[in-house]
Amino acid sequence: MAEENKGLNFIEEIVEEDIRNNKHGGRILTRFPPEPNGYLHIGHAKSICLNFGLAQKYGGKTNLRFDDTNPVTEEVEYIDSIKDDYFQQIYDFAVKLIKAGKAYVDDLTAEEIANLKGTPTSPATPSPYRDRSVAENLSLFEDMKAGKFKEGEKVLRAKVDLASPNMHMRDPIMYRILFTPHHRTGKVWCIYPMYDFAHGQSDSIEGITHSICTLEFENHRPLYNWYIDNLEIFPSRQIEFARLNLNYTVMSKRKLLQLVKENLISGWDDPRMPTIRGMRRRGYTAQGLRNFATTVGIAKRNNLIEFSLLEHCIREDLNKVSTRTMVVTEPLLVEIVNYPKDQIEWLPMDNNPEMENSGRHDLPFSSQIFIEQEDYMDDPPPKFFRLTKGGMARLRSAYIIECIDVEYSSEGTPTKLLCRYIPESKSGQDTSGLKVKTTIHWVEMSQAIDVDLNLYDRLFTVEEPDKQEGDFKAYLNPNSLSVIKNAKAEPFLKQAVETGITHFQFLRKAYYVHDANSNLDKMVFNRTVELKDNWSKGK
RNA sequence: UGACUCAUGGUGUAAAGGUAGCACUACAGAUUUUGAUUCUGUCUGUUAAGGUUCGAAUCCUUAUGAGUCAACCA
Repeated sequence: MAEENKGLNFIEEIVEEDIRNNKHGGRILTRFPPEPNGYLHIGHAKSICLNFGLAQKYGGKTNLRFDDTNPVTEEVEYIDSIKDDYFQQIYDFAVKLIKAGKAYVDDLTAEEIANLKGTPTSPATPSPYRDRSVAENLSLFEDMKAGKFKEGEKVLRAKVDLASPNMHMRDPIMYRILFTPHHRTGKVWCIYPMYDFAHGQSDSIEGITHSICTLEFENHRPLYNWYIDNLEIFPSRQIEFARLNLNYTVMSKRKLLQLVKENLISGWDDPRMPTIRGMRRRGYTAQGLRNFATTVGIAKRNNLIEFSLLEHCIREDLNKVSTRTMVVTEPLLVEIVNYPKDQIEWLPMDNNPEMENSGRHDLPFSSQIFIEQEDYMDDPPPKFFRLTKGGMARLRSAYIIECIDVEYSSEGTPTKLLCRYIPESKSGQDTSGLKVKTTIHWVEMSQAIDVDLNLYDRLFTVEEPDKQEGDFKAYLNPNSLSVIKNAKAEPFLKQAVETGITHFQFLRKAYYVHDANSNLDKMVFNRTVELKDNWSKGK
């Protein structure tokens, strides 16, 4: 059984050791507690993958503590239960602590409590109410619950250690009075437990074996354990790991909210947002996001992940699954002078060479086609493989063409290429013997459909917008979105969308996703991520 | 200036006292009807100083740097 612990992250090591020691009978139960407010972002996605991944790997389960969607994992089968409320049980825990003389009702105001709390280097001063009798505390706490006091008038505090260098241990507040109705339980309760007296207790009630949270809760762990020890309840274990940070974006909900509220982006699902909704609308696949979550790893040190890693993981999946189509984003008209006018020929093209049995579709070809402006140059730099005056290139899935003349606008930019095609160079049955350096994409003119393209770039111009001087919003990238109207697409694109295909590779350009908010008469596509481009990089 | 935590190439993450590896990035090359994919190669690393040891990224000490904590937020 001496299997080496090769390449395990520190949480997996803990889990495997627990299993070896038969802790909790080898049972593994994690949990993911999405907050009911705000939206999930890629950091949550990492946490979801961690918790669900651990459960899956070690034959355990994961509790989704609040009812919410689970957009990344999509597989709901691992969800064991949706939490009902634990208010009564947590209340009973509080009573138990009071009876043990380990909790008391305090009449001090929030401000007074803060003033008596001391500093990290000097101990707290006891509240004058700290030594109330058990009977009095019990009665007052009942009155709190019964709604006999106003908000802020009384709180229940744990009697822990006023001299602790850990501020969380200086008699933390367990319950406060709030008359705001709860979204699920309504007005049944007017006292609510604080995070520290709710989260750990819920873990314990559910029998969570490994309660995984982010680093900022490290200082809470002694209190987490104190409550469990003194309540003598199921010993869930809190484990902290470093949250995900991505460069060129912000992750704090407060800042994301600002972007939404100030209309600096179109909403929580804006494809530039690091939210799960935004990323899905951007075209990031669930599998790609999972690739990313496992690739970034789990550790305790603060990190700043490069955006290029995310892009790599997304491309890795998209390369396998996306349907190839041809779309010309900035059209340049090409007339094939030796091809019969008014003739249309349908040529086959693979839907996805990376996927077996993905089939083919036909695309029209005629004497008038569009190519990409950037695929032609009058005076090409060295190593330019594409079309030049007098040069040749292959049209993907079609013929080799030779550029014999060019028409220009008054400003001197090319408006039309006059080309000759080589009839015996037809794709798949080429007997011409010609060798061309590259293959370019194109779209036939009469059958082309107009589509709009949203081109996205990084949201911020600096790696760590939070750490800049002044307002982080000053570092928003003004070019994070550019729109291309009326790009020319082959007709198959529309048929594909109509049959439910959403993820495409526009050949030689980028991966795009059909924007579900657009209608079929004028389709909109969002650029997910560009293809790697070693040519323009070298320029 | 108290407590807790962390420190390995440009980035992220492994190596549980015994060859510092993997991925991304960058660069070079091969293949290619996508300048994509795929494949091959190259560059770059244990924060510092002491100590223990035959041997230290790993253990100890100190220093340095970074993060978190003094809401009736989570």
